[in-house]
Amino acid sequence: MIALTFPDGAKREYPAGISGADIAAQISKSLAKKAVAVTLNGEVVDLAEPIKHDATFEIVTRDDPRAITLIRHDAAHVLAEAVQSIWPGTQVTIGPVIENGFYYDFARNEPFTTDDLPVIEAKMREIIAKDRPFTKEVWGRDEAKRVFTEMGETYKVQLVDAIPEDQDVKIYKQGEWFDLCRGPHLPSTGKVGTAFKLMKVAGAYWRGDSNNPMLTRIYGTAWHDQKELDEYIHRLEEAEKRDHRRLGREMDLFHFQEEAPGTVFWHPKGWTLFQELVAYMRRRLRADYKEVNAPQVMDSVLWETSGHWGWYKENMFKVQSAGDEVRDERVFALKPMNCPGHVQIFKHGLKSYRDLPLRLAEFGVVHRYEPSGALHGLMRVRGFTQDDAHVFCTEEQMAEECMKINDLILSTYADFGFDKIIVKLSTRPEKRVGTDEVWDHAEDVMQRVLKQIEEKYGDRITTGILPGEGAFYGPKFEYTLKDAIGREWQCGTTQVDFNLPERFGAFYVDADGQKKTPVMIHRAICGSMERFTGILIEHFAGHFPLWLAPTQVVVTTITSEADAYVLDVVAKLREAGLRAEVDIRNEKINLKVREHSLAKVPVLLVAGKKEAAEQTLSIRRLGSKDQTSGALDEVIAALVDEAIPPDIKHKAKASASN
RNA sequence: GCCGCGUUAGCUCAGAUGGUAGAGCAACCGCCUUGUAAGCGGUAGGUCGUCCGUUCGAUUCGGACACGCGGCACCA
Repeated sequence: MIALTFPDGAKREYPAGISGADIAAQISKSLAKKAVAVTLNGEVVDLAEPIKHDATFEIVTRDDPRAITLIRHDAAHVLAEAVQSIWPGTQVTIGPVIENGFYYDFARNEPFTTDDLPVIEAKMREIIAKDRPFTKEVWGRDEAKRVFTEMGETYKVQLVDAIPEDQDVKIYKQGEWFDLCRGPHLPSTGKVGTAFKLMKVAGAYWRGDSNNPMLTRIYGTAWHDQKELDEYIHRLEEAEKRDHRRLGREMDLFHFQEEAPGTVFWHPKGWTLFQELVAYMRRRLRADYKEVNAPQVMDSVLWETSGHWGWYKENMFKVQSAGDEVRDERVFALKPMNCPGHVQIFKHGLKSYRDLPLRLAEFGVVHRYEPSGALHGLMRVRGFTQDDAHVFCTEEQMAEECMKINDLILSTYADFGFDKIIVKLSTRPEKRVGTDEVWDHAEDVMQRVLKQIEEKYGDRITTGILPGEGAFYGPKFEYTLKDAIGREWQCGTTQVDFNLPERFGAFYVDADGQKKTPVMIHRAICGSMERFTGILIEHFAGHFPLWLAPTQVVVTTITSEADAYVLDVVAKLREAGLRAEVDIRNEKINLKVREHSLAKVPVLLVAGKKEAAEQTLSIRRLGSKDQTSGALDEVIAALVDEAIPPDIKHKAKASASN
């Protein structure tokens, strides 16, 4: 006999080998019908699996959130069966569950096209309608390999080989069709339901390695019911509406063109936004950092010293004179990062321990030859501006500097409304420089800082460790923020570096008169200003807070009788420092409201004959259908106050409370 | 870089078994003086991504390239 503990705490005894299905049937007919799996000690297992040991036990019904993984996983199996029945000879590989859905990778000489998707989907619905049971079998390793070899499923043979010796080779059958799979599964294909959809076809490397052959991947999404599926499709559509590339065009912020792949043409409005962002960062740096600017084009010997010329060359732009005649034997390169430049500045003139920590910041424009397939709007470009800084300090100062950077990063994100941050510590990778002692020490320090961060910001952040993900020259913190619709963006980074200062022979004179190599901390907050701008566009869906909005206010007329008044209002707004535009076109107010709303102007001030006479304004906020009205001076004062950037507001508050 | 798809007016998109193209919005010009998300009329606008090939003839078919899109790999 075995004892199972139910969610309500009740403990019951059953003969060993009883299945979840049996237990559900004993409890009630309806439960037996709804049950799709059980959990044993929290782990989801097949309904038919014989239970052999004491455990906490729970029945998982199809509506259970935990069932969604099974639905998606089974949908992947059904997809694979459908594809093989339509195109025999197609090899199956893997088909895992992913966020919001599933995929399956196929090896086939002919590629799939999007036109194939409805055909496959129809076949899947047939298979699901047949409602055949999923049954598990455990095969011998050699038998499995023999069967898959005979079937021509060479990838499956490789997968069998990859299963650790101590694990069973499990086969799940759904009628005739079967697949190597670790499970668990629903009781039958019918339980997959109809709330699924094949989304797209794509290429993907076998085992995620670009040296391997490329397979064809079919992505699908699957949900408990149609309502969830519809909601998901709706969410995708909403996300598409806030795509920064689309808003960039609609709001006239920037464009790309083929002569400059991966580099941005900023239009006046986009550049205003960008500059507002830079101005904000600059203010945040004023207290602790010294801003510098290092050359864009430098001799490649510098990159040889830094090591980039060896391992990063493929990603660098070479710069030469364009004439036929070689004017200079030397090879120059566009900088792909700012660190070597900052080390040169550090090295210029003797540094004392009294100069440390020395924090050099630069809004450095870097160019990297990113693979063509990686380019993506503002998010991944070949030329971009980093809010970069390098802190030169002693080992003793390292922890405090990391914490200081952390505070700066988190408070910056908070100012943009990002309040869910993930901080991850990446530790030593396999390929690295420096002794184990140095790494031990550095990681120890970083661990302690991470603890401190947790204690200080526990409610706002989640933390984690990424083993082996550190830079080759030192461990790092990575800061990932979540935007308004839950997507994650890795932006900030703090990396300690024991390598570069030494390579360049940078040193400071310590209190004892000895030359010492400083520790260098690389750090960025936004990462790439271009990308951060893109993230903000999507985060706010173009509805920027007043301080960031490229055009903050449009003042417009109802009749031309108010023209003079409105021109005066705009002059006053500009005088007060607001980015205000005037619209005295001879158009209906309906049209003007529509146009400025579509342009996502936060505040629309409207004046007709009445307002002009009374020196008032009608105020319409973006996203609101109503208007308020106010006296001219008061309206301006309120807008001026609202347009104060958050950092300045905090400061004013702090000094007021002192 | 790899796999697949795409590129037609400023934008969104239609179109022809191969005979040099069309709509809506925007633009421009008029009329309308307007009260909070499209007033009315008219005009103009295109080397159908680039190059090469097939063809009497190519925007349409084929190829290469460029750029883009969706993934994969990459993001030091």
